[in-house]
Amino acid sequence: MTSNKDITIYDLAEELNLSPATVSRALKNNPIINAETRKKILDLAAKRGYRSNAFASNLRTQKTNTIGVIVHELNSYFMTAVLAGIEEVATEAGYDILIAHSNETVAKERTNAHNLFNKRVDGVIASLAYDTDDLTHFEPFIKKHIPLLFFDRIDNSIAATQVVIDNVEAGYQATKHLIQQGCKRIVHATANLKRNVYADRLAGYKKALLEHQLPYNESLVLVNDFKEDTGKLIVEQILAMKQQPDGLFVTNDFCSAVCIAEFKKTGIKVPKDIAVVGFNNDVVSRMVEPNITTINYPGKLMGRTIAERLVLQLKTKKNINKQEQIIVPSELIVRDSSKRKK
Amino acid sequence: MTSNKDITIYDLAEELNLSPATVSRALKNNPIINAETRKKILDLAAKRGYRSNAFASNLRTQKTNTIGVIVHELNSYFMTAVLAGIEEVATEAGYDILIAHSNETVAKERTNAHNLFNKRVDGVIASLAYDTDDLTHFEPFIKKHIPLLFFDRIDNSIAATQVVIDNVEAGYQATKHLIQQGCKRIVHATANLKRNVYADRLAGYKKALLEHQLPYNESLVLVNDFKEDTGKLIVEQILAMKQQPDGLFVTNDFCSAVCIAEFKKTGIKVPKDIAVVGFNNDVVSRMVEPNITTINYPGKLMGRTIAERLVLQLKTKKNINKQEQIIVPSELIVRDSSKRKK
DNA sequence: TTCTATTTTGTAACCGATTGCATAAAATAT
DNA sequence: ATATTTTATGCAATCGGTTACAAAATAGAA
Repeated sequence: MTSNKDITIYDLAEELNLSPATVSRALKNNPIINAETRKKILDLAAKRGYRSNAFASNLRTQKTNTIGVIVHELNSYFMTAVLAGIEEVATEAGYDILIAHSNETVAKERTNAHNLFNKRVDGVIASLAYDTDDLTHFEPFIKKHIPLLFFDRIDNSIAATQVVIDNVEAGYQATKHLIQQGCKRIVHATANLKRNVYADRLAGYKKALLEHQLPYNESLVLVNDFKEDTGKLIVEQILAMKQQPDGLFVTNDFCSAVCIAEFKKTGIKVPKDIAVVGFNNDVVSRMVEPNITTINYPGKLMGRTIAERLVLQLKTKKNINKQEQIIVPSELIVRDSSKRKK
Repeated sequence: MTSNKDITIYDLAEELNLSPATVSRALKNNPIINAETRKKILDLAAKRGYRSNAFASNLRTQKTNTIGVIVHELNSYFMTAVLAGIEEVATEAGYDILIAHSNETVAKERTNAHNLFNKRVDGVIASLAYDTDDLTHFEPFIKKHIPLLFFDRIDNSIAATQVVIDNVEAGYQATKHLIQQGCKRIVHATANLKRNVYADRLAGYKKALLEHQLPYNESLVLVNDFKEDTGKLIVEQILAMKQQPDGLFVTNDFCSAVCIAEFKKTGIKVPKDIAVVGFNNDVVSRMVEPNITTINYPGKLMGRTIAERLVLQLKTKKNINKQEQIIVPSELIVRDSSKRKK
């Protein structure tokens, strides 16, 4: 026989012979309310199972205390870590988070952006989808001065706080490592060069080649999207080359794992015949044989960093939607897939 | 110089010399409004960039058109597929979804449940965390007749619609397959037997043994949680056995992949020395060598099925929180990790 | 033409929390 | 005892959309 109706501040006010205003203030720990009165109110609220009606509150205050997060995928340890980081900071600051995933398509990213806008989130954190080329769907946030921040997959055409790793440096380190292992002919398997992450890693690849007097050969740069069997395709592309490469830098661990499996099938030895470096330090990189050399980057830290930034903007109303870039550290993790020297 | 203020129905009403009521009705395509009037209103709304204020609407209607989803993890293809399925159905029915992940802990699951309750979602879909033992945090939904449905990880102590696979059958098929491949001594590596999925698979394992006159040996059932290096632990446990097994049924693909890698390291051949079957048909099962025999189950279908159920309950107000079980199909996928016969 | 039925629009209360301003009560100062 | 602060509480408007009910406008019937 539990009543199906929610308790409101009016119910509490009536029962205690107080005004709703006093109850409201007490519930928000407004110091103007007498300590005894507040206690009575809080006690009764607990006893009656009162819960604040967020709609009424949001309607009145024009705030939702909610942060929207648009990610391009969900099923990776990296992204899970980022979300965990965002959540920690957001929760502590009193914000809820609302997760939307674009599944790597602009179309869904657009829908997500509109949804979050309509849900009137107080701020947005996003990582762009694979094929996002125009960012007009983010403009409504800018227009209304709603903080919009990007991480990892960013785009400079929109002024915003960005949290990234130094992808040029990461690409450089990966390539340099292969060169140091004696590789002379390194294939770079990557994806949509419109995305900063891939473009920058390519730049790093080029830089390392140049620095070590190796020629840059465009035919060694393979651009594909990272679908489930892109690895197979890459190995096919490699096998079709007149001159076989001795190094492979793939900007994705999953894909590099598939490549390694394919190499094995065709009798090519990793790292002896070809040394392989992946990207992301995904669990899979520690799961296949040989373990994959990769670039690690700190998802949780990225999440925490960007959320802290956002919370700061929300509190201070300063630096909202201003171009600003924060770089978090990344590092090369050397494992067996690339070790050719002692 | 865009105005920073939102357009409301009052603004539209004033501009068209109509009442807010008429505007409201027109925007909801209420047929009682004259077609011409409606068109005028919709056109102006579009022109002025009107967007409905969900808080006002929710406050008045006491509905949020939002479905809460609590999952125990995010980073698997299975879960991503489930979410995609839920999203498809929910979107079509006009509901938004709100994703919360418990990260396998009751503590977060509780927080999530409270959050969703406070956000006043219209319905909840959940899959239990690893260590959830009491379900009191779900009671508020039941009390308020808010539809609560479970998938995959369920618990019968709470009356609800459940969407599952037949885990007994799946465990049975996996084990039977190993037996048919000639295995006589099969280790079953699984997790918390309080969770239906693990308990049922164990039941299926037992059933298959019994049916083939193989003894059930409790020491062959290894219960661990599935952390990143549980696979190593399992292999250690196996190596420590006085009599080595010739079959291994792990209820998790990730873990079975690690096991296979470990076996390789110690010189044990898969499937020759030990045949391995995993569970879930995760991408990783197709990525390691040998490919892993596994149980496939249709995440998207599960997601669609449970969301359809929920939407039906919301529309009809019938069968809310009544015990009801729906079984979606699952199947054994045979790959190299278990093939020992021709 | 008058009356009834139908269609269309308007009025106003309501959902529940918040908050500027007013007021009352208590404490302190004169 | 009276005036002035200080402290505590209440009043009432507000946020924006929804909807029961009333009213007006139009169409159709007698």
